[in-house]
Amino acid sequence: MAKAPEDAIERIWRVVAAIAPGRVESYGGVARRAGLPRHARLVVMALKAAPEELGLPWHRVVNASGRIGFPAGSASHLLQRRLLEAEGVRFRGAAVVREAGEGDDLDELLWRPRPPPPRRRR
DNA sequence: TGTATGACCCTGA
DNA sequence: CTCAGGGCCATAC
Repeated sequence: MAKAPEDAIERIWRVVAAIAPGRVESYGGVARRAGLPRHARLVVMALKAAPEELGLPWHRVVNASGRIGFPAGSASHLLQRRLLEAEGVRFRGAAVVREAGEGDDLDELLWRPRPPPPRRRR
């Protein structure tokens, strides 16, 4: 039953691959775009399982707070941050920063905070 | 079958 | 802003 369908994993990879350079998306956001609400953790899995050969822009995926998922100071964390900054993504403290007062469309395209979630219990 | 473990998320204090 | 608490979901033991 609750096993992760191959499809789901591939759909997640597609979504991630579709994130434009200089932009970021949250784990939950990727999950939603892949048609898998509440599956943020599956996204993590998919990224870990993703073959290097795919060349996925994994670094464009951060958590809902705009911060990098890896432990601060870890090699992966630094790498991700450098890759992002190399694409023009700027940081304020530990979180990615979004320009205030200029790009509201941009904001809508990638940052979109999300309206009320129709959840249900388990 | 049950428990523990995450590159998570959301709300409230 | 940070922290804690509760929830969610697939995987490893």
